[in-house]
Amino acid sequence: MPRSESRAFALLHPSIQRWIWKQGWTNLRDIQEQAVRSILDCNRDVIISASTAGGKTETAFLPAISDVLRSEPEGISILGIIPLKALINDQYQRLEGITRDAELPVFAWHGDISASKKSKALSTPSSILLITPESLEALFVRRHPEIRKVFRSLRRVVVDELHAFIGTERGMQLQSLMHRVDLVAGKKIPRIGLSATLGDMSKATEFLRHNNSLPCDVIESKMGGRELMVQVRGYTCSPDDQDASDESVWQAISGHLFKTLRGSNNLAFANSRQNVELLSDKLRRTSDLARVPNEFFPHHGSLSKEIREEAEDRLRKQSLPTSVICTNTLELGIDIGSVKSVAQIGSPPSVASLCQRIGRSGRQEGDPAVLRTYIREAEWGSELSLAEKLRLRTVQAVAMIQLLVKGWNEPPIPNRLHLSTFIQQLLSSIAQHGGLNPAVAWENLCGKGPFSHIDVEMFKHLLKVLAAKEVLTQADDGTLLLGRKGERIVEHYSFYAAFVSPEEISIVTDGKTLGTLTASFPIVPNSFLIFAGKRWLIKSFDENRKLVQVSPAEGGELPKFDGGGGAMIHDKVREEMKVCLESESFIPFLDGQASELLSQARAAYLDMDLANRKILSSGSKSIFAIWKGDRVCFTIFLMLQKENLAVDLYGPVFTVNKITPESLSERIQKILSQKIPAPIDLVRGLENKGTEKFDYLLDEKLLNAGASVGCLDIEGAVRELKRICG
DNA sequence: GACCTGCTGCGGGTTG
Repeated sequence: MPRSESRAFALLHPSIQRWIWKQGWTNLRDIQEQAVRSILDCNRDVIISASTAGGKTETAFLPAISDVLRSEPEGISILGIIPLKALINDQYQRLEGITRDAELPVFAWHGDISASKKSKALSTPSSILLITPESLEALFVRRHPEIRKVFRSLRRVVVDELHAFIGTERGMQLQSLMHRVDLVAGKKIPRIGLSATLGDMSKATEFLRHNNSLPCDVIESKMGGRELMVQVRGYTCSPDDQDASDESVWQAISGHLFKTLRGSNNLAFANSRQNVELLSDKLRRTSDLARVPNEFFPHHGSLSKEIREEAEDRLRKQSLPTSVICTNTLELGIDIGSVKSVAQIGSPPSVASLCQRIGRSGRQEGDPAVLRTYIREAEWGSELSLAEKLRLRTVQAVAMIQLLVKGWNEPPIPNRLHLSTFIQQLLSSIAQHGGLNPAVAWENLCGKGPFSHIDVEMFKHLLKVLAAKEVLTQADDGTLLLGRKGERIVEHYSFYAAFVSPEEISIVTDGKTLGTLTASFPIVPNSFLIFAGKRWLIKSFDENRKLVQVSPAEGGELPKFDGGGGAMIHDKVREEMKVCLESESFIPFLDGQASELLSQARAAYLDMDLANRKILSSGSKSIFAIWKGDRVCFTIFLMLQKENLAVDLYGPVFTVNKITPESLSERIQKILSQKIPAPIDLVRGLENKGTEKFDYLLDEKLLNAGASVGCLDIEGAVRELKRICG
C-alpha cells in the first residue's frame, strides 16, 4: 500500500514519519497499522504478539513516541521494562536511531551502567528509560524521595518479551512493580506488552494488567504460511553397555551435526549445559582431526559474557560459517541474524519453546524453517521397562511437532501464591515509604494489587511470622517498619532480584575469565576439565577468592552443573502422545531409525493392550500409564503415596511395588470412595517445599499453602483414577 | 532426566 493511502501513517508525528521515510519502508506492516490506532488511543493496554523479533519494537515505540512528542512530559515519558541487559543495549541503539532527530533522549539503565549516567537519566525531562525489573526495584528502594517526580508525567509502560515473565517469580515481581508505578503516578498508565505468540492470549492480557481494569487490544501477526521442514532422527544404544555405547551414540549425533551444519550458520539446542559442553568438545575435536577450522561454539549461562558475545558476533556478522550449541540462552530476542537450520538434541521442553526455537531459522523471505530433532533411546530388548518400550522420548517429540503444526502451544501456567516475591514486595514497599500502615500495605499489594490471592487472614499470619523473625516490627501506632533482620535484607544489593543464584567459582586462564561453575562441583588440582568447548588442566584453586586457574590441555572431563527444575509437560502433549501411539498413520518426518522406534512403541502399546487393560502386572509390581500432564501425574503420585503405596513415577508411567493389579485397583477404589483430600493435605509430608528466594522466612503452614496452589490438579487426578479402575 | 535472568554504594587507585 502506498504510504499516502495509509491512515495509520498519517496519524504519526511528522518526525516519526520522516524516520520511516528515511528507512525506505514502502508501507507499514499489518501489525504496525493496527498498533498505531490502539496505542494512540491512550485509554487502553495493547499486546503485540508476533513469532519473530522483526519489527515488534518499532511497532510499539513509533506510535508511543509520536504520542510523547505531542505532549510535554517533565520526567520519564516512556518506561521500557526489559528482561536482559543485552536486550536493553540492543533496544537502546535502535531507539536512539529513531529519536535522534526528534531530540527525545533515551537512557539505558542496568547494573553495568555508571551511577553518573543514571543520575542524568533522572534529571533529563521527557526521556525514554529502558530498565531491568531489578533496577526498577532498586529505584523504588534507593531513590524514593525523587520517585514521584520521576514518574509524574509518565505516559506509557512497555514490557519486552512478556511471555518470558508469565508464570514466574520474576513475572510476579514485574506485575507488582507495574502496579507500584501506577500508584506513584497516581493513575493507570497504559501498558504495551511485546510477546511471542502464546497459546492463549487471554492469559497474557490478564498478566499485563492483573485486574483487567483497562481494555486490552491484542494485535497478532499471522505466521505468514512459512514453510517448515522437519526431521526426527532416532539413535539407539545398548542398555548393557551403557557407558561405551552412550559414547558411540553421541559420536553418531555429533558426526551428523558435523556433516550437515558445517559451512553455514545454525543453532543446536542441547537442553543442558553439560550436553552443550559434550557436543562442542566432540565437534571441535572432529574438526581438528579433519584438519579443518572449527565452526562450532558453545553458548550457555555459565560461560562468560565475552565468550558468549564472541559466538553471537560471529553469528550476526555472517563472515565465517558458525554453528552455536546452546541451551535456551539463545531462545530470547538477542539479535543473531538468521540461521539456516535449528537442531534440537532430545525432545524439547515444551511446544512453546520449540516454537520460539524454530522461529530462529529461515528468517529471510522465502526461506523455509528447518528443524532436525535427534532422539536417543535404548536398543530393543526384553529387559526394557515399560517406559523404555513405549519410546516416550520419540513419541513426545512427534507429539510436540504435531501440536506445533496444528498451531497449538502451552498457555502460561496458572498463578501460584508467590509468597517469596510477596515478602520482597512488602519489604520493598515499606522501605520505599519509610514505614507503612498494614491496612494500606494490604490494599496496595493485595486488595487492588496483583497479590489478590492473598487474603487478609493469610496476610496477618504472614506479618506475625515475619515479626517473630525480626524481619518486621511495628511502631506504637501500628505502622509496619523493617526489623533488624529486615533492614539487613533490604540493604544488601542482592535484595532486588526475585530469584537466588548459587555461589559460583570463576574459571580463569591467562587472566581471562571463561565462565563459572557452581561451588558444589568438586575442584581437584591437576585433574582435567572440559569447559567453554575446550580442554583444560586445573592448575590451582583459590578457595577464598573462589577462583580456579586452568591451562590448555589434551585430557578432559565434563563438568556438572547444578540444575533447576525440569519443564512441566502439559495435558495436551500427553493426550497427543496417546493419539500417536494408538494410531497407525504414517509419520512422514521420521528417519528410518525413528520410524522403527515408533513402530516398536505402537506394537508394545498394542501388545500390552494399554488402551483397554488399565493396570498391568510385571513380576511383583503393578504398572499403569496416565496420558495427562505432569500436574495430574504428580497429584496421583501424592494421593497413592498418602495411602502408603510404594509408588514410583517416571514421566507418565507409574510403578507400584509389591501389589497385584487387582488389589491396586481395589485400593484406588477405596481412595475414591473416601473424602477426596484437599491439596494442602497432600503436600503436608513433602520435603523441599521452600525453593524460592525468601521462602526460608515462611513457617510450615505458609509453605504448605504455597505448595498446594498451582502445582496440583485434584479434579484431573480423580477423573484419571476413575478411568483406571473403570 | 534438568534453563535462565539480575544487583548498590563506597572506597581506593589511576588518568587528564
